[in-house]
Amino acid sequence: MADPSLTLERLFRDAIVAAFGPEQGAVDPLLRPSQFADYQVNAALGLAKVLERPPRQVAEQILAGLPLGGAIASAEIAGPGFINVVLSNEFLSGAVRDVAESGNLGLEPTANPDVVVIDYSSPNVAKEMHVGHLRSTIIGDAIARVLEARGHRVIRQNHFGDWGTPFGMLIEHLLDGGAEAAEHSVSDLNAFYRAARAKFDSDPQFAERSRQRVVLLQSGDPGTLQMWQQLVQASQAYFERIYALLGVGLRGEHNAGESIYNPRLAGVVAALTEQGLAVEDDGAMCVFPPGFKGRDDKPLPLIIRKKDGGYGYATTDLAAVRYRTVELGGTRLIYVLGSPQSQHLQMVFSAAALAGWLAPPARAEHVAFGSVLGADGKMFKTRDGEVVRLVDLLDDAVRRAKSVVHEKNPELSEDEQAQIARIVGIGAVKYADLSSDRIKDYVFDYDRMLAFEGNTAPYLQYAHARCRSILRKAEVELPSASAAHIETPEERALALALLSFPSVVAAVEDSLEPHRLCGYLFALATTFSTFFQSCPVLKANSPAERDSRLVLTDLTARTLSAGLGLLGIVAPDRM
RNA sequence: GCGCCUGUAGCUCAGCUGGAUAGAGCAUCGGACUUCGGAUCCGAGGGUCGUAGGUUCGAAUCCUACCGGGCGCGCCA
Repeated sequence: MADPSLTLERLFRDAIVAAFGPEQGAVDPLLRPSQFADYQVNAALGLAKVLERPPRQVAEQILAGLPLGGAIASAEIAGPGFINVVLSNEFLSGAVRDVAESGNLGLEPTANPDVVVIDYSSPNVAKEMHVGHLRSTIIGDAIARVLEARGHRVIRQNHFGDWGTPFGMLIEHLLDGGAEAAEHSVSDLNAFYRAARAKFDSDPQFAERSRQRVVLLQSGDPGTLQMWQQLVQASQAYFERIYALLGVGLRGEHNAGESIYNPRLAGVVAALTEQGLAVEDDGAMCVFPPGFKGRDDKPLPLIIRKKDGGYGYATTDLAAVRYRTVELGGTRLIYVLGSPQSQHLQMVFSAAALAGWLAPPARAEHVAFGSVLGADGKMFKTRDGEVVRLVDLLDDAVRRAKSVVHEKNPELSEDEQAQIARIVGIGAVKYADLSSDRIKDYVFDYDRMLAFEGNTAPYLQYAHARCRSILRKAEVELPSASAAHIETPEERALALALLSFPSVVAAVEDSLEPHRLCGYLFALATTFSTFFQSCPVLKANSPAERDSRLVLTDLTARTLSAGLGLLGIVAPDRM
């Protein structure tokens, strides 16, 4: 029980019961960080209304049942009925020692593990990855890491767009160009796709061949399947190179493209029809989940079988829900998709629930995110109005990071500079994406994300490297955790920050909002900087004080490194 | 037309699910032991929280209406 807030919550819950009886046992003490103390408890104000008594009097009664002298150094009533709580140095010191020797930074596995099935990244085969995929990939990866750290079983699903009508034209184009086109498809996917599209639009004969090819593909024609496979494999190899560059934990084993649901689609329609959930409408089979209306107040359909007998994405998405709960045993389905798909997903969830494929405790969540904007505040594009290739964007970030690293630290070897540039450049891109509330759009700006000031990855990486540097310079074995003694205000602030790491990770686990972790890490880094400024470590007044501060420095480094790690960002030892 | 998201300092963003005087970073201005990594730290100025009502001890946060921006809304994914 390293996190002081857990101890305090328990103590205050007990005190509330002691004061007002077990019927108030469920009352939340409303423990919050405070600018006036270490924490403040706000429960008295709410209780006052229920009990019809003056708030300050209620607060006094709570305090009467509170044991002093242990964790709590002081607890005082302030203002209308707030209780300001200050922890004792002994308690803080003990908590820091516990965490420092625990090896897991206070992160305990959850008592209620889920089988999490998380759908993210999901690029389209035979199409270039672009900024649109950046957010899903980065956010999904961070969330997967956080949930794993909390002890959930996490199943990653890369829901590739590897099926459907475009593959008719892509295969025909591949056939027209032969092997040369296959090579081409890997080196410049955008051009390959555009060329196929152009032919499809301008050449009716080609368009007809393409439609025939789709039929062949869906009916399982071996020759067609082989060509399709060729396209898929080339793309997957390409994506994996990007994932490696990004440091994202997606591998072949996580591939779960739309095609895997092909054999399951007919069953989905059959099941929904049998249950009476699907009805025919204008020649198509539709499910009308309640509560969704379109223009003219007409109910909105999920079209699960088109007029021509084909299946669209709604059917695939329903098959995926069914697969993830029934076959994979998922209890928490997570979809990391842009916010425009919100309504569609809600309809899918609703229909799946009606069909019994999404029943408690299983539930589904849409982790929605906004767009990446350019400096002009519009959708991020190149000067020619083209979508930005993800590789170009990442290469650019690494290149810029390299010139910064070269300028700031020229004595590092060329190899080291290159390696650090990659860590810093990629980290900057990821952190910029993760550090603001994901539902909002954000402006992509190399200069700001690579700045060493402010809430950026380089600043955090620098703070970590500085800690490591001190530990190197100490030229002694790291003192044992028992050396930790918290005394000064700066040490107290740092200790409080370090100890709240687990509760922040838990908050992200719950909200699926990585920016909370970013905000925490930034606050931790600035708190450390303040500590570092006024509390000499290597030049401390006594060996005991030095050892204590070395423990704090080491714990800060480990927390920064682990926190960044949960975001998928590497913290180098020097930079 | 209906629905979802969004509006906080000059700029970029937080605000822990209703708590005290709304906070950071850039930028601006002023400082710091002749640097345990100054790639740092301390301080100052800067706000009708889009607008108007409402709910209550208390609202940036919840409710309603309006204004401005973005995105969806039947056989594409």
